[in-house]
Parts: sequence; structure tokens; C-alpha cells
Amino acid sequence: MELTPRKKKILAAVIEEYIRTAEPVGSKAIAAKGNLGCSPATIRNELAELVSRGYLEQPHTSAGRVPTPLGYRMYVNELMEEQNLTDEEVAEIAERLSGPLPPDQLMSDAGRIASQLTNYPALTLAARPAATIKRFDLIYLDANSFIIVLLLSTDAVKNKLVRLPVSVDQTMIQKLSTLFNAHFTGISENAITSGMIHAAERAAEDNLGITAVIAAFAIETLTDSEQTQAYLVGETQLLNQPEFRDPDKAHRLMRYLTEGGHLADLPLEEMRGDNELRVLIGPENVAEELKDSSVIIATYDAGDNMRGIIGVVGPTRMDYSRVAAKLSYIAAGLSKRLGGGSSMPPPGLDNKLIIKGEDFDEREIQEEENEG
Amino acid sequence: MELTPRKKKILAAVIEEYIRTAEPVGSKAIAAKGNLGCSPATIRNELAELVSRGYLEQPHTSAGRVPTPLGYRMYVNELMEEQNLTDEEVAEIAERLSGPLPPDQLMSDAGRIASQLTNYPALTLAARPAATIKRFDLIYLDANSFIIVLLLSTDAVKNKLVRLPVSVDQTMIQKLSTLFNAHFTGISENAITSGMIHAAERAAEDNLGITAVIAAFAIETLTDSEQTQAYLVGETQLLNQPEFRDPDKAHRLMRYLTEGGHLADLPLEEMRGDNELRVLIGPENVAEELKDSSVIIATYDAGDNMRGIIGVVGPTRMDYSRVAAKLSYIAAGLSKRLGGGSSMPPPGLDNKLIIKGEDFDEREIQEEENEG
DNA sequence: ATTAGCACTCGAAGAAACAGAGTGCCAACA
DNA sequence: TGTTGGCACTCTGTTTCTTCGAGTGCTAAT
Repeated sequence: MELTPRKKKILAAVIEEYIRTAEPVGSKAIAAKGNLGCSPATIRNELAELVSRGYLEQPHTSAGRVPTPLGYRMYVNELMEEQNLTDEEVAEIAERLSGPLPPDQLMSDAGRIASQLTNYPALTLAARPAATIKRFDLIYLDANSFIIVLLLSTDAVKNKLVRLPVSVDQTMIQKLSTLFNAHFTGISENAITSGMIHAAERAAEDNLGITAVIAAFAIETLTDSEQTQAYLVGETQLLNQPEFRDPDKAHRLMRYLTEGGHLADLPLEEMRGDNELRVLIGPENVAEELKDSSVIIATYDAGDNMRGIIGVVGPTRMDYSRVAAKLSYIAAGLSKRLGGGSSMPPPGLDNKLIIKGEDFDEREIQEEENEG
Repeated sequence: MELTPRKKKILAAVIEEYIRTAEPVGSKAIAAKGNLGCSPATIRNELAELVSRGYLEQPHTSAGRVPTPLGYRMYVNELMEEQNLTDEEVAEIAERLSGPLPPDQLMSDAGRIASQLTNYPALTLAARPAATIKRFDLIYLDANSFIIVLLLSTDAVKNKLVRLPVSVDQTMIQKLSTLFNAHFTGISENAITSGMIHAAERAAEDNLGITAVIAAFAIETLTDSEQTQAYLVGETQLLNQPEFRDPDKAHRLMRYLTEGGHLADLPLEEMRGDNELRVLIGPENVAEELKDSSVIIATYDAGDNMRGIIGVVGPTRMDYSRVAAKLSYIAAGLSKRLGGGSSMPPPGLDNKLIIKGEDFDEREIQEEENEG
């Protein structure tokens, strides 16, 4: 059975007030907010109803009401008003995402922005699809050293300086380079067999094991490239939240977040839509440690068929509307920077966001850098 | 005036007990510890003396005693006994530092170990000296793209994929490569003037701005190379400490630590000795935020004339002896891995060709040496 | 259906009482 | 002179009790 319009208004009022104050809210406070013309007594009746339907609860008999996860869910799905960013916020985000930064730093920077703007810990994550090698280059330095340069299908470049305990001549390096370009490009990591390596070794007449070194680096690079990259920023912000004044509680959650790996549990896979926003409220989270926290995540296009997510974690008493708006805008900015793709309207958020999202100025030269 | 041996014993006992329990310690507790054969009354007299001399203080008239920074200083300098690591600890550290990891990951891993073993937040830092470029290579890919590969004086290799909005031919790339190798190698970042760049541009007959792109990357790389690299791990451990049960206090310190840049304030420059250990107690720290925390840092040889420090931050009530032993051992391990200059295998090679850093398994912990 | 009024509940905050750990000092003692 | 036992005193943390007030649910009137 649907809620009456007035009940919805009241529910929204309770939630917004609670988000603001972190205190149980009473009938009088709602009446005072004014927008609905009825007395506290009437509101009490409505509140009682909302409690019995599971949208609100009372910490104890004679206290005000507090939203339940179900209440928040209703709020997020139907009640919440879209919020616009202030011009300053828009400017700040655009400004801070506009520097000429390598992708991984851009990701962690975006996290930092999200965290600072929302006052919650933020996380960013990008899943890299398996890559292949597009091109090998071996740069001969001297008899005992050379550099391997790999160009990946993602256009990332990886390199490594190799020093040898034995001497090698330039023609050998040349030969190996040709060989690898012929046989080891365009294939995935698990397609590289030890048989192939041995064959190459014989073909190059390499009895020094150099072939193996190069192959090892290729395999390692490909393996690494699959890795998902994750950043967590601003954990300490949790301590600002009244619900985490208990250091143990704070510690538990912070440890969970910090311990690598967990971030990968986020439902990136399920999220297919561009700029999709997802809100996970309290018990909706699978992880036990998050059962009374909320997570808001937005997806972005990380370029090269990669998708990433950026999100924040906080208490269920979160300013969903504000956070959603900011995340959505930051994600749009990231997509622009990394993907260069077109931004799609984030579901449930108004178009102004998108229009503003286009403020991101394009860059002339697309570049990636890596270090060895 | 020197302290009598008995006073020293008592002071040490107070500090050790306080480190263990975090509670003010009374005369009876010390008497019960036994090693000195006198009654609580006697000890009380001594304690009163130690208070008036500034080594101890009383939170209030009828409470036990608590060490002052001066007391800790005395303890660290003269009283503290060297502590040996257990075999498990040695094994764990050796094991965890022995993986074939790239230097920066090794650093952050070492921090993680330090943090987990001491239960305090840990930081690692390595200062890179200014580098020069040893060699340029430009790899021509196609008319619109090429790769810049820089070999630095530190033997690090940096690269970047450049995409051009215009066409360029292979000979131009070739020419630029020769040019840069001739004029831009062996010099430091601030020796690269716009005059030089323009000269190179003219010499190469480059009217597409490619020279500028390459030069910009060179400058950027050199600038970056000077950067000190810093990692902070395990901030959340602070919340374990009773002195940080106040979330505000914890938050202040954590924010200070997390905010980049501050780590560089550590007195790395002053520390010249190998494996030098330094303890900064409470007000000895320059930063206001650290005035009632202690920092213990150990230096390590990061190879290539780089020096690094690894340390932990905690309340003044720290187990100095245990932490010092662990840090010292970890620092020694890092030196072994990273130091020995260029013989350290580059990332990811566990190959027979590369001489593995020999195990630092044998106990080679330096004595703790401290400074006032 | 809404509202005013009222008795009731329950937690937060404050006050008072208490227990106990620890001290300082004094007088006795080796 | 240095050490010790004894004792009165001080101070905090805890517990218990009281009070206060916000907020409720219910009922009767509109």
C-alpha cells in the first residue's frame, strides 16, 4: 500500500532533519519546519503509522524518530530532491581535475576531492581488462645492459632496465627484439608457454638466459595489467561523524576499508550503465563491517574499455542527495578526462549536472606514462 | 647531579610499568616488581625526589607517577635495555622483505610490516637526489605517435607515449633523438633553458612543437625525480592506543600525518650514520601536532646514494626498546635489499641472471644509538 | 479528520555518597 | 643517616539517586 503524500512529506522531513542534526527528531520539530499545515498531534499519528510500517523507529519509547534503512531507501528512491552544486563546487572540481596528470594519480586525486567535498572517506577503483603486448623494443646500452620497452594494447608503456652478469652484443639484442615482435605480440599472458620461450631461445641461439628474462618481464607486465587499481583516501574523516565517536567502531570500519582487497568487493561488475549511481544502505551491503554504514558509488568510463567506480563510505545518516550530486559530477569529470567518451545523464539527477559536466576542457595531446 | 643507581632502577621500573599498563604507577606496584629490596615507603621518598627533579610527574596529588618527556629521554639514553627480536619476528620480517618487489612497493611494504609489528602507524620515506638524463631514445610508432624513453643517472627508466595531432616522419624522430642525446644529457633540470629548447627546435627544423613536448617531459621527469617519496601506513593503529581514545585528538594527529608533505619535515637530512636510530620524544618534535607523541626513525641505505628513513609514530608512552629493535632490523633489511647500489634487481626479476640480495637473515641488528 | 490537553515514560545530566588507591609525613629503628 | 611501618589525608572513578524535560500515546472536543 502506497504512502499518502503527506506521509511522504513527513518522512522526508524526518530524514532531512535527522541527517542535519544526528538527533532523533520529534513531532514538534517537524511541525515547526512548517511546509505542511498541521499540528504536532496530527504528525504524531502519522509518525506512529510510519513506525509501524517500518520506515522509522524509536530508540526508546519517549524519544523522537530515527529513519530505518527502509526509510532511507524510500527516501533515496522517491523522496529525495535533486541538489545542485554551487558554482564554487563546480569550479573547484573542474579545476582540480584539469591538471595534466597520469591516470592513476588522477584517480587518487579524484578520491581526494570526493573525500574533502563530502567529508567522508572516498574510494576509487578501476578494473583493467587483460592486455596484450603491441610491440617490443630492446634498447641496447652496453655489453652488460639493455632496456626492455613494452607497448601494451592499452597504450600503456612499461619498461625495465636489465643488467647482465655476462656480455651480450648488439646483434643479439636486435635478433631478440625481432623475435619477440614476431611471436609474443597480440597474445595474452596465459598464451605464453614455456615451449614458446624455449623455441625462441633456440631460434636466437641464446644460451645466456636473456630470452627468459624478457619473457618473464612480459608475463609479469601482462599479469600486473589485469590488476584492479584501488585507492582509499580520507579514512580519518570518519572520526568527524558522531556515529563513529566510539573509537572501536571507527577502528573496525577503518581497518576493513584499509585492508586491501575489500574494495574489490564492490559491485563494479554489475554496474553497466554509464555514470550509473548506486546507493547501498546499511544492511544492503554484503560485508558485515558495512552493515550499518552506507556506500554511494558512481561509475565512470576509465578509457580503453575500462570502467571504474568512485564512491564514498559513511554512516547510514548520510546526506545522500548532496553526496550523489558531487560524486556524479566528479565521475563525469573523470570520464571526460580518462575516457574522453560522452557523458550520459546520471540517473535521477537533473540535467544541469550534465551540462556542467561538459565544462571539462579537452586536451590536445593524449598521453600515458609509466615508470620502470 | 647524577641519579643514584637505585633512582635509575626505580625510574626504569616506573616507565616500564607505565608503558605496559598506561596507568599511573604507585610505589607499591614497584616494590612488588621486586628487583630492588626495599619497602614502598622508601620508594615513595625516591619517587618524590624524581618528581622534583622533573623525571616524573603526578596527574594529581594522590595518584601514581607518570613519566615526563625528560624521564623518557633518560630512559632511552641510559636505562633502556636492548631487546632482541624473537625468532618468529626475525623470520617474518625477512620473509616479507624478501619478495621480488620494485623499490617503491618494498618501501610501502616495509612500512606495513613496521606498522603491524609495532601496532603504531608507520612511515617510510626516501629522498631522491636530483638526477640527470643519461640517454634519450625515441621509438617511432607511426605517423602520429612515438615513445620517449629516458634513462636517468640513477638508472631509473621513464617513458611516455606521445600522440600527435599532426604527422611526423621517422627521420625527424631520429634527428630529434640525436639532438637531445647531444645536448640534453648529463645536465640538471634547471640547466635546461628555453633558449636551448628553441635552439634545438631550429636545429631539427621542427615547426610542430615536438621538441617542446620532449623537453617538457624531460623537465618534468627530472623535477619528479627529485621528489621525496613517502608512504604512511596503518594510521588506524592509533585508535588502539588509550591515549587516543578521544576521537578529536586522534583525528588531529591522523590528519596531520595524512596530509602529505609533513613527512618530509622529518630530520632525514641531519641523519648521516648508517642504520642510525633516532627517537624524538614529545616536545622534542618540532611540529606542534606531535608535541605529545613520539617518533622513532631509523635510516636505511636506499641505493644510488639515496637515503631513506622508516619510522613509527605513537604516544610518548611507547615501548621504545621493542620498537627500536624492530625498526632497526627492518631498516637493515631494507638497506640490504635496496642498497648495494645498482646490483639490486630491477622490479620483478627473480632470475638466475640477477644476483639476489643475500639473506640478511643472520641477526645483524645494530645497537640502538640515540641522540639527545 | 484534526487538534488541544494531559498523564506517562525514559534517558541525560547533575548531586551526593562511597570505595580505594596512593600519597606525605612522622616516629621508630638498624 | 637511611629505611621502614603506620596513619591520616587527598583525590578520582563509580555508583546510586534525583531531577528535568523532551517527547510520546491516548482521549475527548472540535
